[in-house]
Amino acid sequence: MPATSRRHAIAADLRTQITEGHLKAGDRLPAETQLATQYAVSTPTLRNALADLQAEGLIEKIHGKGNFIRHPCSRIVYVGGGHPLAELPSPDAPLLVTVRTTQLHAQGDLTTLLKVPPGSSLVEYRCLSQEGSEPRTLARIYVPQDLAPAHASNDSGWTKALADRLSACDHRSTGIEETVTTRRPTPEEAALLHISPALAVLTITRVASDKAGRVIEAVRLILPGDRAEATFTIHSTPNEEGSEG
Amino acid sequence: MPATSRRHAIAADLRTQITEGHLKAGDRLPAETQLATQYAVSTPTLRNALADLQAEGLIEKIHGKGNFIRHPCSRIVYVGGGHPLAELPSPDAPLLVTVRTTQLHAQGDLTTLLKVPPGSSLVEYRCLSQEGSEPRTLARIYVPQDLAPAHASNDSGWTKALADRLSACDHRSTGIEETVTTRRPTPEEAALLHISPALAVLTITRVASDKAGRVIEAVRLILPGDRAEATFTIHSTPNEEGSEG
DNA sequence: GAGTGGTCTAGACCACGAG
DNA sequence: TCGTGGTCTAGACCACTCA
Repeated sequence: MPATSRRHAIAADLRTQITEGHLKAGDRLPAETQLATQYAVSTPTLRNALADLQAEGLIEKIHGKGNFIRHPCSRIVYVGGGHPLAELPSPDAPLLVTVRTTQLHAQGDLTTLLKVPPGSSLVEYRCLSQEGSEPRTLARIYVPQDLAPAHASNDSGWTKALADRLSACDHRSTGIEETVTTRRPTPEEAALLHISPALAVLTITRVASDKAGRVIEAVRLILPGDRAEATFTIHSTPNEEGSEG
Repeated sequence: MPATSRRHAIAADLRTQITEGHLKAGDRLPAETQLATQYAVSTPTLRNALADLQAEGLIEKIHGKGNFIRHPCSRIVYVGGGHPLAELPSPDAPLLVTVRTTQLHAQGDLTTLLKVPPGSSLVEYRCLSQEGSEPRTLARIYVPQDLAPAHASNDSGWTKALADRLSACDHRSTGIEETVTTRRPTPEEAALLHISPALAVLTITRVASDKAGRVIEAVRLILPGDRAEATFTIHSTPNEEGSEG
């Protein structure tokens, strides 16, 4: 019953060839017309099968060049729970982070997220981290204008500046709320993260507030759904549990 | 550039008609052949456009009947952080939960998840909760055989039994780890949750351990990605922060 | 220009649901 | 039986990449 359609059969065949190593990471698949004749199907059917693999993150389609086996996932682990910086495990290649700083005025979602009136001045840091040439994560950090450091974000000092500010926030914050959802990426996100528009992303929204309840930072993390996970660990201390019966 | 393809244009047109209320929830769309002539495209192109809407959770395709506008999402909120039972906000319709109890032996993922040797006796509770006739969440709860309550899971008493066991676990547990990922649903999950196979699900894996480090419960939650979110809130207590300089 | 993937057509045939 | 969606065909034409 599951293999009723040819597209599923073809996708399953290619999938096992990939996962079992008969097709290596980085390799190019035969041309779609060739694969179509090989599987004795028409090109649309063959392409539908490839679309499934693309949505699973197994292959990457590049217009004019071919279909390529994606490199096996080096998993991205977001560790929640209010750590000063959400740490990622040591990657195989050096991490490269490009930051784009933008000043903007609150509108739409941002007003409710940051609990500020529409039009408030904000600073957005868009951080795209790459492992070698592979994009890993996309983060948008929003900070009220008056809390943002007044530094020219040069490549060398941005990490330190961000870390300083974040640790300062952490010391002041009394509450951190993290929300995890999933959705399909916007075309821009798909392009930046180098993923298929059909591959869902994991979004993590992290809001930190200070003692007065003011939001001092909001982070929107966009992670490719095929290689990302978020973990939240708590060590319950029975003494603090004054809960209901 | 974004609206190059007809399928996107058609999908966008229908999307606005749905979100703006010109097409009401529960309504049936015109037949695909009719829509195809209406938009002056071939049936495959029209169907591709509908596939996009289906993957977004906006419409539901029912073979032999038609395409229907899905009811607007009543959001499912999973509250993490080790609460005895992850609570959901009050639904519009009464919640109906069906539980299927299965005894099985650990293998594959379950051995690493529960930290038990392969072949260990486990009890699986598959809980499908519905809001009226709409499926909401799918949970698989795994408990070591010797920790499972020896009750015949009848419909009336299951909730109490589960709650009792869970709260007991909570008092004993020293650690709860919750992991959130996203992926495409299995065909079974898509059928149970009544969602498109192309619509990603949010998966939450929750593992509770006792003081000795033994896993006393593992929960796999499957939530439809278009209407679910998981939140984790912490209130940092500065005294406990003995962190770096 | 040669080779590749991206989109689309105008049908055909099958499977499902309801009368 | 009829109308519906599900799958597939055998091409056509366009857009992109690279030499």
